[in-house]
Amino acid sequence: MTPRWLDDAEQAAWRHFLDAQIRLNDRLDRELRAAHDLGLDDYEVLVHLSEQPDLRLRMSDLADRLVHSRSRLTYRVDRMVQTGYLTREQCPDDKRGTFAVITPLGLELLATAAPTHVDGVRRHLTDQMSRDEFLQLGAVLGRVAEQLRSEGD
Amino acid sequence: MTPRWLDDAEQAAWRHFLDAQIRLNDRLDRELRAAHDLGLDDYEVLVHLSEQPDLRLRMSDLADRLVHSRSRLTYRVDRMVQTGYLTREQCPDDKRGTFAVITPLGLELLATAAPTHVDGVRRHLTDQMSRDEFLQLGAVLGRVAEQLRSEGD
DNA sequence: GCAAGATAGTTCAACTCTGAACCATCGACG
DNA sequence: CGTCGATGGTTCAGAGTTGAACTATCTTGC
Repeated sequence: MTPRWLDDAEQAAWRHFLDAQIRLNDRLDRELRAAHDLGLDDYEVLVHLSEQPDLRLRMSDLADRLVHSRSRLTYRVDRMVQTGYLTREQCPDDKRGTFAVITPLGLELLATAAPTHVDGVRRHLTDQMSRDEFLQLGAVLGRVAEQLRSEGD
Repeated sequence: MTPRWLDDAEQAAWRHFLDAQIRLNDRLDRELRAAHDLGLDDYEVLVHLSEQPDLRLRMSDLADRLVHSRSRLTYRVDRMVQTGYLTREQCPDDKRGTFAVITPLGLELLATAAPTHVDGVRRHLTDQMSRDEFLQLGAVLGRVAEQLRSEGD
């Protein structure tokens, strides 16, 4: 491999990216936990399911969207079923398949927690930049995510 | 809390940010592990220590930089001492204190692994945008990180 | 100097994640 | 149709993380 090094400015940018990412996740997770006893990972599960018209997603599909391993999702859904935020339902078309389904209680929790979460995103992220800067950042990182998604491992 | 919602464009940008972040970490971690049997977390430890003139950092200081809990860092350093990449040294000024110190073997591993890592950052991140876009992104996220760093919990 | 509280780091038990092994079902091909 | 590789999901054992409790040392203020 011929190394294509990062120059100083690029290296600083990369460090900032890493640092902002980890600190932002950490902060949003703590704030959400403090306010609603809900971790960011569980929050993301609720978001994805709530956006489906039928409030459900196949386990594998959900795992892929969250970029979680299958077994990680199995355990996470187990816990969220225990707490009543989700249920599992058998897939009628494919007897191997399972749906994770968000319950009314899950939807209620999401509705309660969302303002806290959004407010955190505002205060910690978007308030630090102009709207254009934020949309620009989203556009650029959308390309990055898309490329990573398209190249399967 | 008066919710200041994200409009559709902002919401998409936020989703892209989350998605790029998690997928990029996942990919870089896997590539580094595959090539050098080294996780991204351990890599970051090596980077931080190697940048110090005396190749060492106090445990708490290192934990703060990595945004890891103290106990998480204790265990991580334990493992890296086992594998020979780090040693612990007593702090002479403060008998409570411990330094984590990178060994020659650790430096060697870092030197071997760095090209893989940098190449991954290039391919997956910076090749998807112009240099200016990347530096702009770094500048903006630098502000975000700085603000998060300055507000203690 | 010395008590009281703060700080550094480790340890503990509980919880979470990992990747491989596993079982069931599906789909394609002969 | 029946076999065989692929896919969906769970389970298992081992590794990693968490936050609270703990020990030792430091610092402050009297």
